[in-house]
Amino acid sequence: MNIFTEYGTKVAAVLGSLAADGTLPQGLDLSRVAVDPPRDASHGDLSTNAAMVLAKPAGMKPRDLAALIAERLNTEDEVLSTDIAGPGFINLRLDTMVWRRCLAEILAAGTAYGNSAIGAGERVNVEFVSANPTGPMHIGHARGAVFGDVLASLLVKAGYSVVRDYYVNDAGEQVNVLSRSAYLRYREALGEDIGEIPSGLYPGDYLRPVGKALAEKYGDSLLGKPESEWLPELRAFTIDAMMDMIRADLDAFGIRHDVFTSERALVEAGKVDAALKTLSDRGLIYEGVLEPPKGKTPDDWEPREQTLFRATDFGDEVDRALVKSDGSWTYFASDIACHLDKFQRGSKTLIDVWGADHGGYVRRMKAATTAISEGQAALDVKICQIVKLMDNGEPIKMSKRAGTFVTLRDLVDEVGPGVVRFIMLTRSNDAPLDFDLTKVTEQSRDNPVFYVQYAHARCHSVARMATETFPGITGSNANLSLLEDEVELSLLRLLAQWPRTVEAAANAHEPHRIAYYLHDVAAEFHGLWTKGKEQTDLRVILEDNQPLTAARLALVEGVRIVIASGLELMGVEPVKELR
RNA sequence: GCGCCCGUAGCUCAGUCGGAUAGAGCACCAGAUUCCUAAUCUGGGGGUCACAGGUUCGAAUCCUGUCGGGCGCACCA
Repeated sequence: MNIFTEYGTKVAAVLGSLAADGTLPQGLDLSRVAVDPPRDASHGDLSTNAAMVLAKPAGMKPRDLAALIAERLNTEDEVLSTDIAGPGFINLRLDTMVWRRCLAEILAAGTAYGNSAIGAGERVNVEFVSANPTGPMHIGHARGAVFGDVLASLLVKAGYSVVRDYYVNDAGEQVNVLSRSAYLRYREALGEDIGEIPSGLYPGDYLRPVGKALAEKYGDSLLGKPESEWLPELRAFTIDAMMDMIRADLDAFGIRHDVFTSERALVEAGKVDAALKTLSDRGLIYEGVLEPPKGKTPDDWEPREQTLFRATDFGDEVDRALVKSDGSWTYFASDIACHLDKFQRGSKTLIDVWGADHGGYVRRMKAATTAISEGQAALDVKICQIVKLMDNGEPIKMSKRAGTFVTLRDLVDEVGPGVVRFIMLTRSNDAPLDFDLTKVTEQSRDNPVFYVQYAHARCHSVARMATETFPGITGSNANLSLLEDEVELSLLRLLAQWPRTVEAAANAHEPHRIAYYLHDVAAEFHGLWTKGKEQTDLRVILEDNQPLTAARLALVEGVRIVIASGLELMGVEPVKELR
């Protein structure tokens, strides 16, 4: 149970009773009423803004209304006292049993603590990674991959039914280029000296094994044939090989998608035609000529009649092209079909995770999603800013040509999937991120992964040590009422915020909040620990007091569970020991 | 030129659908270790929340404008 929503319900009940009395008008909008932890712990345990939010619609002074609400909240058994502060905050001081009750819930629930039902089983589609199947993934993909995966896990924990989707862009010109590159490697595998890879083709060595596999499959039967005879077959083969490689890389990173949607399959199944016909039937598609871009006109710009979607009807700046000059669909056209497909598979909430270079694409895709679903589906696009790869404070310059290109696989092999995952969530997606290969593996306080893992390991360590003094001792069945020191209670209050943190992060689609919360928990725990160094009666293991030792082990177990719950959510394995 | 994102301590960044005295790490200064892992902790200095207006009980947060930085800008994906 989430103590904050629990008291939110109690506050709402009080407001209901005041309305029933006629003290408050009927039908007040309570959506802005919140129950929060006060910023300053000296204000009490819980705080509500109810009186300030409702004063105006109720036609009362905030503090007068606060007094009425506080009076009724005061009759709750667990409420020790209420007071009214500042412009009309109602601060509640609770019986400390409330926090011990939370600890008992944590121990009973294990890492399922923090699970929430706010999603009510609603289906949400999260599309992420969606790297083009033309080569291995690089470090830039890592951030979006972690972000999308953890956001999906977060939504699951909050009670949503989530589909992890990967949209495979296997229909454009780029996959033809890929096929030609693979064909060259095929000739190479048959013994031909192909010399330098011509510019415009993919030069990477990763296509060599594909060439070899092609040589084994086809022998020399494709040599000397015109492109039209081998391209489609070879393209399918090469894309499969690239997707196998990408899937293997993702697997090593602990990421699994539920659905891989092929752009080509959508086109071939006629879904693009169908989607655009729907829009056309609603009068949202027309043949027209766009104005040249203002300010900076491309050199080769010339007026051209195109098939356009009325994106401006849905908040975009200009109408958008759907058909290329060669007659094939634009990427945008098939993307509309893709989003319609997600909607038809049952998701009204769609989330796309994109890189910073796609920022200019957001409006048109939102416009299209609104249009194609007739306003029933909502698309949220999360843009991940760039990752700057550093080494001990110095930027690493990456270049495909110079061979200093860092792939996702290299990164994961070098520092481990857990470290990469955690570091990627130490910033909001809106902020650029420095990823320092040296610092992220340092065992020091300025490495947040280590800092949190260390707290988790300490929890294990102390439980292990305790059994040497008291064989078989655990925190389960401990008398929790022995936990009464202020530092213990303050840690309990923080642990009780875990469900609320999960819900807030899920609502905001902001998985980085989990990382920050875990850092707070670790800091609070490290602080408590060190207090025990100086003040020996605050230690966990007290040789002359087995009951209190058991109670403190319960607290430590609570910390361990919450940290483990958070790390699990982030896809990071909690460690039991640090070496 | 237009759109989106960003601008918070010397540096890198958090900041709860607007809430009380704006926080953390790094760096700097002063301390804590016979004792559960000091790989940690405690304390200190450091702020015009880019700037100017507006909205309201209340603005770092919302709105408008200005300045600065990043990304993008007909048919690529």
